[in-house]
Amino acid sequence: MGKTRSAPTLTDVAREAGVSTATVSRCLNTPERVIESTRQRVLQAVESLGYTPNFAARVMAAKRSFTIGAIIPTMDNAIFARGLQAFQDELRERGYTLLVSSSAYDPEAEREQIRTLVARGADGLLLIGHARDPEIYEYLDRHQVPSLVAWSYVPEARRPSVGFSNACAMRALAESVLAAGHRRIAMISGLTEGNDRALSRVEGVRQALQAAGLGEGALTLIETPYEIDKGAEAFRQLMALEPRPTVVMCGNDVLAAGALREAKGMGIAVPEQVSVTGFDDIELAAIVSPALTTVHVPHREMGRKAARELVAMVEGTSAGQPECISTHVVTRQSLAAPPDPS
Amino acid sequence: MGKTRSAPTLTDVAREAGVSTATVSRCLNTPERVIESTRQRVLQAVESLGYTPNFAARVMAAKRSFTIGAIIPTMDNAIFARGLQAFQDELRERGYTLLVSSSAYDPEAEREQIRTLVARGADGLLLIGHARDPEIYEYLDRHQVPSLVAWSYVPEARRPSVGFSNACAMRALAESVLAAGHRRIAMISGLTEGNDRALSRVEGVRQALQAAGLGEGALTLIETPYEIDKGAEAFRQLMALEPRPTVVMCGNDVLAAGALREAKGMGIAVPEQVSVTGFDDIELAAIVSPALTTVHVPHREMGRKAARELVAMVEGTSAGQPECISTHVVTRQSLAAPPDPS
DNA sequence: TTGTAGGCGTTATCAG
DNA sequence: CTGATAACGCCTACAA
Repeated sequence: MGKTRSAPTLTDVAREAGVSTATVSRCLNTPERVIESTRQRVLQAVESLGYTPNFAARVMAAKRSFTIGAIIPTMDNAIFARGLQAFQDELRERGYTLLVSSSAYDPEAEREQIRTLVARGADGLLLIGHARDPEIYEYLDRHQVPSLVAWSYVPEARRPSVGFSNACAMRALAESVLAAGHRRIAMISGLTEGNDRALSRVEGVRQALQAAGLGEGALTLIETPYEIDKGAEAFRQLMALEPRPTVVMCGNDVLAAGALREAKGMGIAVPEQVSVTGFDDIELAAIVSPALTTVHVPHREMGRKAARELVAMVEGTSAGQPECISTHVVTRQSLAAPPDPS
Repeated sequence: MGKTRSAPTLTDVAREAGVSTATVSRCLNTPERVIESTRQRVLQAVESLGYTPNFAARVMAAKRSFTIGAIIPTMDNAIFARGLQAFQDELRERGYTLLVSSSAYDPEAEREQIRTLVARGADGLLLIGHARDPEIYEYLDRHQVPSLVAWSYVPEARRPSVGFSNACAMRALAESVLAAGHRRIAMISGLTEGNDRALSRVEGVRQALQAAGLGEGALTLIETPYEIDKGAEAFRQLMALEPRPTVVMCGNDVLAAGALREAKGMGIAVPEQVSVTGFDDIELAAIVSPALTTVHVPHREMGRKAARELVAMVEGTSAGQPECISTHVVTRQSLAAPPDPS
C-alpha cells in the first residue's frame, strides 16, 4: 500500500508466475512453444501486473521492430490522408505499426525524419516520390532498411515504386482538355524543384500539347506551393493575361479549389468563361462548385499495395517489385468547351 | 572494398576517433563538457562513418526519448491536421519529435495505440477529448507518462486540458441561429458515444434552445459518423421531415459540406430554403458554396499551447495547467433568416 | 577532461 | 518444454 509501483518488467512477471524470463518472453512471442499450463499462469501474471513489453528493449534484442515509417510531404490537406490510412490498415493486418512524419515539402526536414525513423528501428520506409539526394539512399542501404516509393511510378528508378505515372495521368487529362476545344492553356503547377510528381505532371501536359501539334507558346505555366491561397493567387495572375487562357489546369485539387474560389470572387463563371481542372480526386473535388474535372487516383488501392510490397521487402520475400496503379480522368462540371470568341 | 558494412555504433566512432565511448556520447549529448579539440575529432569520425545513434539503445539507457506521442481520431480529413502541425512545429523547436497514430474513432484501437506509444518510450502523450476508460489513465500513471487532453477544455476533469469549451462554442453558434429567427432546428451530430466533444456540442445547442424558452420539441437530432457522405445522408432524411426544419446545424464542417452537397443535389437552395452551419472552420468551410457559417477554432494556437504545456509537464516544470482557448462564430452565407412561411 | 564499468529490458542460443 | 546467460548500443555515475 502506498508504494509507488513503476512499470513492471519481464522479470517481475517471471517472478510472479514462478518461471524464468525466457519462458515469459516465449509466451508472448511464440506461445505455441510453451505448454498450456505454464502459459496460463504467465498470461495471468501479465494481466494482473498490467505488463507491457518495453519496446526499446525488444527492438534492441530482436533487431526488429515491426514498425514501418512513412514520410509524407504534408498532413495539412487530404492528398495523402486516404492513401496513408489504407497503408496503415494493411500494415496493421500484417502485424506492423505505422509511424508517420511530415516533411513540409522540405528536403532537409525529410532527410532528418528519415534518419530519425531509421534510428528508431523502422524495419522499412515509405517515401513519396523519387527525387532526393543519393546520399539518402546510401544511408538507407548502409542501415539495410528497405524503402519503397509511392505516389509515383518510375520502373527504371533506383528504388522500387508502387504508384502511378503522373505524366501519363496528366497527359490524359490534357487530352480531354484539348478535345473540349481549348487551345490557350494555362497550368498552375506545384513547385517542381525536388518534386518529381509535380514535374511529371507538367511534362504530361507538354506531351499532350506537342502531340496535338501545338507549340510551347500554347502553355502558360505558373509554379506555386500546393496551397489553396496560392492557387487563388496564381489564378488571379492568369486571368490578367491578354489574351486570357480558356482553361486553367491545376497541379492538384487543392490548387484548383483555390482557383475556383478566386474565380467566384472575381465574378468569373466556371466553366462558362474559363475551365478549371484538378488532380487527385480527393473528396474536395466533388464538393466544390462547379465540381472538378480531375484525375482520379485510387489512393486506397495504392496504399494497400504499397503496404503489401513493403512488408514483403522487409520480410525478404520480395526484392521490390514495382507496380503501376492506373488512374483515369473524371469528368465533372468544371471543364467545358471554351467560350465562343465572338 | 566489397565488405558489407553495417550500421556503425558508438564503439566504432570511439575507435575511429581514438577515444572512449563515453567521450563520444558526451560529444553528442553534452558537447560543452568536452574539450574543443577532441570534440572536433569525434564529430569528424561521426561524419565520416555516417553514424546515427541507435534510438532504442539510447532510450533504454537514458529512460528518456524526447518523443511525444499523439493519438488522433482520424487523419482522413483536415479537422486535426492544422492543430497537429502546429503542435509538431512547437515540439520540434523544443527538441522533441512527434509520433502520430490515428484511432479511427475506435476506443479499443486508441487503447492499443496508447500502449504502443508508451512502450515505445514516449515521454508524454497528447490525447483528444476526455472520454475514455479510467483504466487507461491508471496505465499512464503507472508508467508515469504525462498526458494532456486537447480539443476540449474541462478544467475539472481528471487530466489537464488545453482546448476550448465545445458546449459554449456551439451554444454561441446556436444563439446566432436563433437570432436569425430560426425555430425549427435540426442537428446532425457526430457520434456522441465515447466522444465528449460531440456530446458537448449537442449540449450547447440544447442550452441555447432552453435559454430561449424553446422546448425539446424544437430540436431534431441525428447522430452519424463524421463523414461527408453521412452528412449528406442525414441531410436528406431531415429534408423529408414534415414540417421541415429551417436550419441544419452540423457537428462539424465535414458533415456540413455533405449537407450542402446533398442540398445542391436535391435542388434545395441554401440559405434561401434552409440554412446550414458547421463547426471548426477548416479551409473547406470557406470554399464550399455557399460558404459556411461556422465556429472558428484557433487550431494553431491550441496546438502550440498544448505542445508548450505538455513539454513543461514532461520536464517537470508544470503539473498540467488547463488552458482555455477562445473560439468565435464566423458568419458566412450559409446562414440566413428562415424562409417566409407564406 | 576523459576513461571504466554497470545496467537498461528483451531476445536468442544453448544446455538441461 | 524450460532455464541460464550472453548479447544488443548507449548513458552515466564514479574514478582517475
